[in-house]
Amino acid sequence: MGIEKLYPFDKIEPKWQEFWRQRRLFNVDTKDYRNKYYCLMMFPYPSAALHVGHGRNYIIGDAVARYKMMRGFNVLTPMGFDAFGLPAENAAIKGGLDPETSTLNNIRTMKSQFNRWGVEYDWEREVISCMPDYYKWTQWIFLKLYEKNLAYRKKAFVNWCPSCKTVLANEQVIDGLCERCSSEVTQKDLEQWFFKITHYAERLLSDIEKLTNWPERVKIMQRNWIGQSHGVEIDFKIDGMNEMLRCFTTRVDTIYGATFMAVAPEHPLVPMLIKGAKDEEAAMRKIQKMRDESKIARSDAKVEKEGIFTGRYVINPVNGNRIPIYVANYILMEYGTGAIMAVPAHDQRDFEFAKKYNLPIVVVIDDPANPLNAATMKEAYVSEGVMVNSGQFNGLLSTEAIDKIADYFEEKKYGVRATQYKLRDWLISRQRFWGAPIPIVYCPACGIVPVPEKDLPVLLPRNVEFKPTGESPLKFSKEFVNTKCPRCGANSKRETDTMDTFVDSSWYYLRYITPKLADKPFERTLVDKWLPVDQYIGGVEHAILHLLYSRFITKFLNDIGWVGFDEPFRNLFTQGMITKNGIKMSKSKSNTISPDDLIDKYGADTVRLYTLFIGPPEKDAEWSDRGVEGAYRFLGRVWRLVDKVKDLNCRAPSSSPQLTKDELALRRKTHQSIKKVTEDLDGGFHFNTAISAVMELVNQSYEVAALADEGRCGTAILKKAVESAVVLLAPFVPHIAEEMWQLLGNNGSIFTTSWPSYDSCIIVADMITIPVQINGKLRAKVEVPFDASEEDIKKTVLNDVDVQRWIKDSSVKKFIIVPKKLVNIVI
RNA sequence: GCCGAAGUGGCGGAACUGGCAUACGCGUCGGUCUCAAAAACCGAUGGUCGCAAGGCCUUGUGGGUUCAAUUCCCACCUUCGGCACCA
Repeated sequence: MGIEKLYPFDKIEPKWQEFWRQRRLFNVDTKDYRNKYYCLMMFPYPSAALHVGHGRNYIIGDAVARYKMMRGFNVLTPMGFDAFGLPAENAAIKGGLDPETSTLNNIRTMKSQFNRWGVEYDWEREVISCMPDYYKWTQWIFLKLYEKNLAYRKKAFVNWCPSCKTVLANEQVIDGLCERCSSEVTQKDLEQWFFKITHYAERLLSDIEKLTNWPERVKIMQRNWIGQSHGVEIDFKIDGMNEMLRCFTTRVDTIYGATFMAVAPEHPLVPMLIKGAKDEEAAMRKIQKMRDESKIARSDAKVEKEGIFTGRYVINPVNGNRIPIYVANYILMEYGTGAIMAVPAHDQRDFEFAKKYNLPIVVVIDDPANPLNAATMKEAYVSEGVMVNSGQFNGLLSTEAIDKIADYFEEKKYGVRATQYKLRDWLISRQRFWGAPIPIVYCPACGIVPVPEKDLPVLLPRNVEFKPTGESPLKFSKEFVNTKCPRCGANSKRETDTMDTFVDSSWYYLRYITPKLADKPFERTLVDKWLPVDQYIGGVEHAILHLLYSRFITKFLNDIGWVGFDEPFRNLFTQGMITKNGIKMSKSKSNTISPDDLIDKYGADTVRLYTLFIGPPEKDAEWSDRGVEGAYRFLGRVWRLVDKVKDLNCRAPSSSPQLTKDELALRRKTHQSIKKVTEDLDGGFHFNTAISAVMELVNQSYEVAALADEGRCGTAILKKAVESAVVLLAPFVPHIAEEMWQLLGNNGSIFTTSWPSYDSCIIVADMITIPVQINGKLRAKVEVPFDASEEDIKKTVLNDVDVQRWIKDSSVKKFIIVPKKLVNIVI
C-alpha cells in the first residue's frame, strides 16, 4: 500500500521552516514601506483542527506572498484570530472549558498546523480579537460612531434566534433560519444598539465601481444587498382628516391606475385610521394577528394576501379620485414608508389583493401588441407600454412617462423624487457573553452615557456563568453591572450586551500595521502607507457581511480623519471550496481530510502542490487522494532530476560550437516556461496552469538528460533548465525548492534570489510548423522558417504531397494565410 | 420569479484577441527491470468504421455569422450560487 519514500521530506521540511524563522524572512518592519505589498488572508475563527479545505486559503496566500517576495517586494503577511463569538462560546460550553481557555487552545493547534504546512506569517503582529488590548479599540470605534450619532439605540422588531438565544443582524438570517444553527428565527421587540450603515448606503454602492479588482459576483451581491431603487415619494391627503399618507413608488407612471392604498400593520397611523371604523375592535384584533405573525412567514410571496379596510380614503392628487385605505399583510414597515399606492393592473401583488377583495382594476399602460382588458386579465401587466387613461400623459411610452410625471409632481408639489435602499441599519447588540462589551452606562440622572475613552477597555468579567439564557450573562455579574456614572458619579448600570463579532473583524487589518500600540488603535501615517491592502484572500461566504461592514468602517474612519483612504481592499480574491464526495468538507458531514496524515505520508510540499494544482483556485474542486500521489510523484521526479544534474560539469557542447537542436529546444522551453509561470501569477492566480508549465519543462529536461548521458548534448543548458524549474516551483513547494537550490550549488534562501527573466528572442523558434486546412479541416502540416514570406509559405504548402492529394483536380478558390499560425485552402 | 456563473475524454482540467480541441495531471491498458511486488522508466489511450492506409463524428441542445467557432450572435435545456411580497 504505502508509497515508497521518494525524497527525505521529513528531514527537509522542519529544517527550512527553522531556517526561515531564524532568518526572519517573513518579519517586516512597517516603518520601511518602500516597495510594500500587503498580502492579507481573512483571519479565521479559532475552531478545532483545520482540514485540507481550510488549507487552500492559506496555501494560496503563502504562494502569493512568496512569489511577491521573489519579485522584490517588501511583503507583509500577518495573521490573527477572530476569537470572539458564538462558535467559540458554544464549543466552550460543549467542552466544559471557559471560552478563553478553549479559544487559546484552538489557536495553539491552528498555529502548529500553519507551521507544518510551511505557511509563514509575521507572527509578531498577531492580532487576537478577544484580547483586551485589541477589543479596547473595538470599543473605541463604537464610541467614535456614537459621537457622530452613527451608533444609536432603539426599540425595534429584531431577529431572534431561540436556540442561540440572541438577536441576529439581517445579514445573519438565511432563508428565515439562523446562519449558525439553522433554527427558525423569530421576531422580538427589543431595545438594541444599531450602527447607522444606511448613512453610507449610497457611497457603499457607488464606490463598488472603484473596486476594479474584485470578483464581479461579489460586487453584484453587494449591489443587490444594498438594493437601491429610484422613485417618487407622494403625499396622499387623507379624506376628512388633516393628515397625509406618504408612500413610495418606483412606478409613478401607473399613478392613474391606483385603486387603493395599502399600509403595513405596524404603520404608526393605523390606530388613527381605524378609529371609528365599523368593527373597530375586531379590526384591531385582526391587525394585531398580522403583526404577531413572524416577519419570515409574512415575507414569503406565496403566503395568501390578507387585508382589512380601514374605513378611510385618500385623494389621488392627479385625478381627485377617492381611494380606500387597507391594512395589508404584504406591506413591510421596514421598506419605503410602510405604505403603498396599489395599482392592481400593473403589480402582481396588488392584482391578487384586488381580486380577493373585489377592488377595481384600471389599466393605464397598454400592451401595444396585445391590448389589455381589465375584466379578463389573469395577471398584472408589469412590462412597459403606452400610457392610457392617464389624462395629459396618454400616448406616451410608460418609460418616458416616469420622468415626465415625476417632473410634474415636483412642480405641483404632489411629491418629490426619492431613493430607497433595502439595506437596513446594522444591529450589533448580542445577548451573549463572549464578545466585546458595549461601552455604555445607564445613569438614572444623565441617561445613556458613553464610557470615556480613558476608561477603556470595559473588561469582560471573569467567573461568569456564561450559558445562554436569553438575557446577557453579564447581567448576572454584579461587579460588572454596577458602576458609577462617568458624568455625575451616581450609581449606574452598565450595558450588558456585547457586540456582534463582525464589529471586531471590520477593522483588524488596520491593527496589523502597528499591533502593539497602547494609546491608539493604529498609527495613521503608517496605515496610510500600507493600505489599502494589496491582496485580500478569503472565502466567498464573506461576500456581503464582513466585506460590507469593513468597507463601512473604513469609510467612517476616513470621514473622521483617522485614515486617508475610503476602501480597505484594493484586490480581492475569493477561493472556491474543496469538496469531498461532491459536498463541502466539514466535520458535521464527516468528510474531512486531515492535512496532518498527508504531511506525515508525503510531506507538506506535496499537499501544497496538489492543492494548487487541483484546479482554478476560484472554483470549487473535488479532493482526490490519487491526485495527491501524482503531485508526490512529480516532486520525486524533480528531486531525481536535480540529483542527476547537480554534479555535471557545465561543459559547453563538446563537438561543435553550435548548440544542438535539442539544446536549442530546451533553452526555448526554459524561457517559455518562465514567461508562462510569470504571466499566470501576475495575470491572476493561475497556479494550476503555472504548475503544468513547469511539469512540461521537467519532462523535456529529462529527455535532454538522457541524451547528455550518451554524450550527445552539452549540460550547461540542461542545468539552467533544471535550475529554472526549481526557482519557478519555489512559491508552491518552498521546502524542497530551498533544498534543491542548495544542492545545485547556491547559497542563501531561494526567496531572496530574484525571479528569473526571459528573453523573447529565444522564445521564438527558427522553424515553425504550420497547420494546413482544406475547407476548414486539418489535412497537413508544413515546416517553414519562422520569418518565411507568404509567397514562400504558399509555395511550400502547394508542394506538400498531402495537400496535393486533397486538391487533386479541384480548383483553389481561396488561399488564406494567417502569418505564423495557419493556412486554409478553400477548394 | 429576478440577477449571476458554469456545462469540453473514464476523472480534475487546458486552449492567446475567432486560427492545430482535449496541454498538464489522474486513471486504465501494454511493455522494461524484478524470483515477485512496490517504486521507477518506456509506449498507447475522445468516439466510431476499417486488416490497413485512412475516413467520418465530437466542446450541454438546436439554429446563425465566418474561409475557420469551445470562443461571437439568437433560442432552448441542465447544474450551481445570490436575492426574493423591497412597492
